[in-house]
Amino acid sequence: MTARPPPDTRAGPGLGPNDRAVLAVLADAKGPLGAYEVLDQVRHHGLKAPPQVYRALHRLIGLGLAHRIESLNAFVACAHGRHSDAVRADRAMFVICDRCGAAVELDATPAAAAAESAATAKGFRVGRVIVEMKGLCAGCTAEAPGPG
Amino acid sequence: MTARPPPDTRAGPGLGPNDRAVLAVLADAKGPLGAYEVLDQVRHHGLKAPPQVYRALHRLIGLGLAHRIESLNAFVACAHGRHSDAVRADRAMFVICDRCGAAVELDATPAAAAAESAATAKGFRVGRVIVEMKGLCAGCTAEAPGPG
DNA sequence: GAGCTGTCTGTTATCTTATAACATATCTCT
DNA sequence: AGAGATATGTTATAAGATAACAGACAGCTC
Repeated sequence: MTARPPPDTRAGPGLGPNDRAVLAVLADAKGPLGAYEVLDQVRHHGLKAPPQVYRALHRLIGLGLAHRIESLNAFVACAHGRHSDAVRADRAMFVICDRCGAAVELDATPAAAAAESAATAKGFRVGRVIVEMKGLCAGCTAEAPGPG
Repeated sequence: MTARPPPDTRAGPGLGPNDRAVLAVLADAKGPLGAYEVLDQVRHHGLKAPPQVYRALHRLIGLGLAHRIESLNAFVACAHGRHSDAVRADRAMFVICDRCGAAVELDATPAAAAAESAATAKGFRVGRVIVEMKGLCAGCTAEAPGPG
């Protein structure tokens, strides 16, 4: 196995046309999209079947250009375009508004550190850390009735 | 609506036969079970269809007797039998071994506090907090090859 | 006890999410 | 051209979840 030059994992290029179409749809979306919603939006690009979308999503996630929101079985474009030193792709955290469906990406570093600390204390070696919160965003909190 | 006496939300009673069957299966399981795996295990109790299992699961989760692991689309019995003052049911955290499939429940309070702090700083009102970690458990770390 | 109401239960059908498996194309290096 | 790797297209199916309707049963009121 000769060490091939890696096919440019930088943001824009290095992606196939399917990847770019899927990423564009995610980036345009107002909130998280299910894989089949993405599929609907990329049909005019010629994509027709779920595996095409899922493959693109898996690649984008691998490159840190998109995230999967586990509690929604849905996907979003990464808010940073691409993760750099400060924020690791596997240390993103989401707050999800139950009312308007918005998902905001925040830096999970402090929360992930606390979680990881508890896990390593038990001898666990931590890979990915998933942190997701459900509740009401600022706008919906203002509009919605509620305690205090 | 007259205020009925609530049907005893304590651990044991207050549950229907289906709930108890499902809870027993989860409690016996070595790891998280998918809803259809639970269904297979409760067929000899007469349960035949997915909605029966899902209904029981939703009730158990509502009572804090079981948890849903979002990243696995699977379910576990609560490690505490039932949550008391110290550990809120919606503040449980799981570490999931990618190798042996074990899921260990830990107190998410510190991690959840850090996460919630970041969210409330953005004006978000937090309901449920989901913290899940993927990696290798102590046993599998010992056996598996790896850095370090 | 007839009738109402609410909860739990059973059952069918369907919807959503995700992947396996296989075929085809494309690119690069030699 | 031929070999190997990567990306893509396509069909079928697995896996997860719920909608919608029907029946059973308890407690209550009149």
